[in-house]
Amino acid sequence: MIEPHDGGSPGQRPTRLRDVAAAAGVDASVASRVLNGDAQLSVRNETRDRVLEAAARLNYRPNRAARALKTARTMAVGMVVPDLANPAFAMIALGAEKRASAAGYTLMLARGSIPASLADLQGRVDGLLVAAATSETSYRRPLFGGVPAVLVNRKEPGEIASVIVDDEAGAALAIRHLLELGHRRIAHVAGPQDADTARRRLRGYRAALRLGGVEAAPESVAEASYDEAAGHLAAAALLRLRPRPTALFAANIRIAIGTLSAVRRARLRVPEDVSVIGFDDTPLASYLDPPLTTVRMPLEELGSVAAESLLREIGGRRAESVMVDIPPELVVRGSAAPPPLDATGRGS
Amino acid sequence: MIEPHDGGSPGQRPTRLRDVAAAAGVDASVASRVLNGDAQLSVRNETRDRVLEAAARLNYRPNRAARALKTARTMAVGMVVPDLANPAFAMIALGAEKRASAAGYTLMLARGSIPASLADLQGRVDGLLVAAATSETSYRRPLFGGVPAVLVNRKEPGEIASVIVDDEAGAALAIRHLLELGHRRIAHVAGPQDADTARRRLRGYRAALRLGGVEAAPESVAEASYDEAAGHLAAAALLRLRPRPTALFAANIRIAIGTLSAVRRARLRVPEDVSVIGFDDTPLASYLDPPLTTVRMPLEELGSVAAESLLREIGGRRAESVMVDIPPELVVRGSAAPPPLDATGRGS
DNA sequence: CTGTTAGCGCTTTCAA
DNA sequence: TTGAAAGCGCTAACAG
Repeated sequence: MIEPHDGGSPGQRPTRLRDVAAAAGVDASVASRVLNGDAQLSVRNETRDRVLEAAARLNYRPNRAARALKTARTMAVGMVVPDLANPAFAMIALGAEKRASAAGYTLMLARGSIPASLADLQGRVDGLLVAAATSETSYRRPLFGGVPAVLVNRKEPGEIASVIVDDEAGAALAIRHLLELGHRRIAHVAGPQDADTARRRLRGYRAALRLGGVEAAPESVAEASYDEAAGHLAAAALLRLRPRPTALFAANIRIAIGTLSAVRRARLRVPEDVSVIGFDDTPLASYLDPPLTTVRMPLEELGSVAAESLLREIGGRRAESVMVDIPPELVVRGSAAPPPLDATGRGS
Repeated sequence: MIEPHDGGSPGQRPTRLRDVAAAAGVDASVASRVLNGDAQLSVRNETRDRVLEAAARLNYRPNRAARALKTARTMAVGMVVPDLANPAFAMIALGAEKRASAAGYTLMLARGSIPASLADLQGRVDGLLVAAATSETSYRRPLFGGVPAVLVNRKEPGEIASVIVDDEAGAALAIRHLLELGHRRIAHVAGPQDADTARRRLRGYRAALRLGGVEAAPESVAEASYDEAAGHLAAAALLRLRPRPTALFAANIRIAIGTLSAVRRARLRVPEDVSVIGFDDTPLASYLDPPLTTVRMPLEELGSVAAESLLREIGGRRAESVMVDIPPELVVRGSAAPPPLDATGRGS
């Protein structure tokens, strides 16, 4: 008895291709071609069946490392995100995953900065979906060590293709709604300006205001990192402005949550005293208080288009930067209403 | 011209070990040992430096597939989660990532069910952190095809080691707080009972009530899947009970959010009319309205202990099931208060 | 229709 | 102190 009785599994060497071949009475190369469904191969049905049967019976799983070494492809793509806690990434990942798996690729997520994740994922994946921010000013190919990459939801100077959604239009949607509601003093709890999404949303905010004939005072924009705490702080500052803004446009969902809480903390009501519109629609949004009026971006589509582009790059055809052509949508819920009649801006 | 002019990078073959060796004027085996810091090897400093310099200059990156094939280890671990949108997983993953990377492993996340992810990750990782639910009734080793695995935040019959936190104690903490506040009609918006965490939280709820001398009516427990929508529905049903519960204990953060919204929808105030306590503390919780009183579980620690166990398993030493010994903490914020004085339970 | 052969890039044992 | 050789498990070109 060489195998200890308690644990068969650990000592059990996995079945190799040659074991299957031997069991089927054929050469390994034949087994390989049968198992991979090689169309070129003509093989007797009877032989094919023997191979298939042996593989099933022995529970054969091809050794991925060997295959990767031979074919120089891993059939996996990686996605690197800065922050797993942002639900928007979950939706992007979902879209990417569907598209990738339709093409036979596995999607794996890693959290972290670009250089760190690159070092980690290098050689484990055939390409990278990059949603992570970076302090780099230029995304040059060498950054990724020759690994095909596409930027998701961020556009940066450099040679890397990027896939984005129309953040400017999304922001404009929010502002236009506020304008139509009668607001004139609309402030923006902006995202971190080193993030390209934040810049584009800010731009959309400004452009829409201008188009509405409203002047955007510089002090009506406060910058925050993309989280609740920073959003809360920035919104609180905005609410101290006099005349006080009657509406706040938050640059993402986490900032929107912080913003709602800042309004309440200032003993103001949403939407009676101050309207709030968020950005990104996630399952959460309709369960906030009040249910958040927000801009729904086509995030799942974003993920899937990005995966598609990456697959192109992996296939050797250079992908172009695109903007997903599904237009953003305004989801009207309860957090935006006409400004108070007495909106003199003097505050309470 | 064989290389097309436009794309230098794609055509560039990566540097192999033998290139480095050649550049340094040594054999590949020597280069390998130098680069891997082989302690056995005695090598002239001058030679070592030549190798190191060549590797740096040529920007050498070892081929992971080749190495994995040779060593039969990938130096990566996978974590499979059912739902990227649950912020609790983000915290668990963070802890796991830190521990894994301290041991030189890369952590990769995959979303999905167990069989699907297993097929995808098989051969790409040396072990699996399994946070995904399943319909399987028994987690036997064969389920994972011999891949070392540890269950994270779920304990199941079977042979797979699991790491959990003390959900029962956490739930009891919440109930005890409510009891001390004077509540007697405490309902539970429970999680899906096919999830072991949900069962343990329910058990903690029941035990703490009993200990407080309060009888838990069967109808005061409503089951929901772990999301806002289901939590909302289940809580709404609970609020229709007569006498109406004065407090609601939600089985996770997403359910808590749905619960808050159900209370408001019923035109009741939190905490004046109904107290709500959640489970899991995430950045969100303090920015809800009202700020959520909740139970903080040591999730990051959970991730790190789980990673540690997995590393053990990978090392061939069987890991035991453990419960993280950091006790849960009650984070008192604004969503729980004494029951209304007129709590006759007749409703409004 | 099936088998032979070579080799992907690396690590590691053994010999010099 | 260094090199030679073998082989991990697979695929693919070629031969029969």
